[in-house]
Amino acid sequence: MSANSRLTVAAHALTWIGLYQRRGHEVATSEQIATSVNTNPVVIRRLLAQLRKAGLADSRRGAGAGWTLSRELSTITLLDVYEAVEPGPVFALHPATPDHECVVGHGIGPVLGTVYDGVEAALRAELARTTLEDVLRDVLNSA
Amino acid sequence: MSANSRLTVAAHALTWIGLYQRRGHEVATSEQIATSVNTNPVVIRRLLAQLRKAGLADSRRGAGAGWTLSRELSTITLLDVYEAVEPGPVFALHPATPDHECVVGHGIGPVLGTVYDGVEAALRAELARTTLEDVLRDVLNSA
DNA sequence: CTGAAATGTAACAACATCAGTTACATCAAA
DNA sequence: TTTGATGTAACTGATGTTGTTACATTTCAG
Repeated sequence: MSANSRLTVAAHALTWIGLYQRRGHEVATSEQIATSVNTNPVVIRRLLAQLRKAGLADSRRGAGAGWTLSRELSTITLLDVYEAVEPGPVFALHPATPDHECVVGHGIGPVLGTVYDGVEAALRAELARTTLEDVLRDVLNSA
Repeated sequence: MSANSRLTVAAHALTWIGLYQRRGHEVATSEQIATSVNTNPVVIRRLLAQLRKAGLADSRRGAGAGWTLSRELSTITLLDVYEAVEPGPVFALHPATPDHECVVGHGIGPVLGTVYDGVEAALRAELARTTLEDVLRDVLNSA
């Protein structure tokens, strides 16, 4: 499976902002976050823009600009982050429409689709069990 | 997420072979299966080769060649198929090693890894609930 | 022992996605 | 007005997926 790291980087960024604010700072810059994640600031800004659209982060422009959390870490689950940054489903049906004359070709799409819905639901339920507060706590405990 | 259709096509192929054998035929050819799936026979052969490696299918060469199931449809779950054709995990950690000087950069990898393990487990448990016999039954009932 | 029909597999093209990067317009506080 | 950050388009390189062609290999039938 072509796994991507958007959920990882997005969770990392939000957790970093949360800790930074908790330490008394107003805003976090994409450059600071990028240093911690070890990537380019534009990658961070692109992801945070999606998180802002989902109501998880906010940005200020101009001098003294940067990013803040829109919600407490304890109210943001990994499912929220997942939904903000992962558009598509995990499994895809056929690339080309199968042969409708064939019984299997005709019926298997909806059947597998139902199964895939169940898989997505299980995946989401699992992600919903962890908040970013949990993540930060475990991170600090692991130090 | 870059969803692929390998699980779909592989399940389709195995179900097709199962039904074909149940109707009294010895072997199924990659061309017949490809017609039902609406793809190229080589795509089917590549996937079936992986399924053979996993002990789910077998092939005969030469004249009168083709594919057979190694196990009954009722003993093959979608998890078996998933494990045969999907190598990687669903979520990836960081593309580049994060900053180890940073508390978050240092600790978040293992924490998210644990969460991702749970997600994978939930996904697998869900896939394990459905056998190809279930799929075939639902396909035939939907006709 | 030869031909036919299928698998086995390499090689390549087309397309999409992801991560990284550069460049630059835009904005707002000091 | 300067400054330091965001906003965003555009491009690159790497990689993965699907489809396709080509051809060697295998084995049965006759």
